Amino acid sequence: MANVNGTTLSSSPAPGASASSARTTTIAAIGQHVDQRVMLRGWLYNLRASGKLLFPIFRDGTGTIQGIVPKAEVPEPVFETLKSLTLESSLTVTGRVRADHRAPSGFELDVEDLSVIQRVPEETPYPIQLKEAGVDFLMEHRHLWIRTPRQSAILRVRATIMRAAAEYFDTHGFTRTDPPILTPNACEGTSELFEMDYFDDGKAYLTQSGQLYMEATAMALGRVYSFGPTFRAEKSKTRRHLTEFWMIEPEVTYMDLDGLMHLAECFLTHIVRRVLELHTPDLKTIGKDVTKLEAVIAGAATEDKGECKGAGSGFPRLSYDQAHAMLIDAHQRGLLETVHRYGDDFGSPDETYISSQFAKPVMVHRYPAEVKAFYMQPDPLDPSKALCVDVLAPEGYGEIIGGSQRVDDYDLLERRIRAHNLPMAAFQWYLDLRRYGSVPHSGFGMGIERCVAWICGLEHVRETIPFARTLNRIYP
RNA sequence: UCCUGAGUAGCUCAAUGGCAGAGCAUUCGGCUGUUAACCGAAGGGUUGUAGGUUCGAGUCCUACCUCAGGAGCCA
Repeated sequence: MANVNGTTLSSSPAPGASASSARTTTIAAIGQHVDQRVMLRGWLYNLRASGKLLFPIFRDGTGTIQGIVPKAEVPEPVFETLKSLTLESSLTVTGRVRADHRAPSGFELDVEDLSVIQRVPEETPYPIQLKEAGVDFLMEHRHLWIRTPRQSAILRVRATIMRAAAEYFDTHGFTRTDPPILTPNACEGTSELFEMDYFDDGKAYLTQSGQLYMEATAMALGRVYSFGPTFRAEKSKTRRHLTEFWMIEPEVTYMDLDGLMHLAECFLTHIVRRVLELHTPDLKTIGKDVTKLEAVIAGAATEDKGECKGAGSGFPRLSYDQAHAMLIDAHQRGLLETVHRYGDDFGSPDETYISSQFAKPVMVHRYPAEVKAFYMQPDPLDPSKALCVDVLAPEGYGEIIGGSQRVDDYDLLERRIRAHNLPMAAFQWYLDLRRYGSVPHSGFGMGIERCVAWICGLEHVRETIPFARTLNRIYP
């Protein structure tokens, strides 16, 4: 056995039972090896002792399993080494897999041999305890916190959400086109941007959305999406905000607002379905009630091909006016403290109330144009409204998707840019898209972290990304 | 930026203005089925910082620092 600086402890393995004959596997796949000898490569997660019987718990990145080490049945060095081994020391362990009803996972490992790869020194014990800890302490030790079963499960679900999101577009005729991270100006002219020097050309900014560039690639390729990090220097300190977050943004030519809402519905349905298919055990570890996710996709047709027909789950759709009426009613019944003023955007408590009325994500469309971005197409039936949609996640997780049909008329877009006091020169390329073969088109952006927080049922988006960047933290 | 709250042992938290404490973690000892095991013992403190009130301040007052939750803004 090749070790870095450890030693193989078994002194005289029985013929045919040496460590080398054990098959290397993972804890996640341990159920396929019942009554077989296996080798696991991982870390010591916890250790309980009861006299001459040790109960180490091993983890290997795919799960945890308890080992059983009776003093009388293993070589002396194996027992003594493990008895005093420090938590999170790395090791390989060989043993026999046994199904056991007393084990939470259903399986235990009868340890036969052990090799320590690196022993955590007693002077610097592993700082993350199994007991409760505070947010600041955990975030200061985020590089270690992610080793815990719950955090690992969240990161696995995040990976599946990201894969499912890209997979949906990849299988529906979309081409992934990556917009630049460094941009010369604000896309929307509103959010606070991270600024940096850019050689002799002055300032550059970290992107807050790739949308305008996606409109350009959509005109080239028809259906496109981008998937990458975005940055906002807003001084927001809430459970829904990060300064660096990941966004997936589709943009589609010849698509109107209704088509966009249908796309968003099919897209979210696909993501939730995938997570339920692959991560029910992880969701249990995280503590999420899966029946709430099953309710989201209830009634949806099975996997659609290409055009997404009939694959929607029937997400409720509310116009801004309908949502406003709902909020007024809620205020009169004493369910909301503040009264919503017609024409204003919805606040967080408003969004929470609206989403709490439904088991599925809610699509609120046609907001007053005044509170929305300059590039949104006015509703021809009521030009004071914008052809836009916000998708509000259930259980108060807030807006996870924001999208709209875009202005496709050159003159109107130019007036909008001027009215918003945006630098006309910087938008010449964007105006070109309306000068050379403009067509109706729509797109949306979904924040991955809010989606993960919703699907996993987390208190805060900081747990949805390996290393969260927030207003007060950029370490580790 | 504003509002609210919290800073005490490595961690989580107690302590009426009157001796600085517990659980966990660490170290030592005990226990052959433990499930964040349990039992016994030991070590571990400039109570966020700087002032002030008081015979006496972890506790009251002022300023600052750090963190958390919320608002606004947003995904």
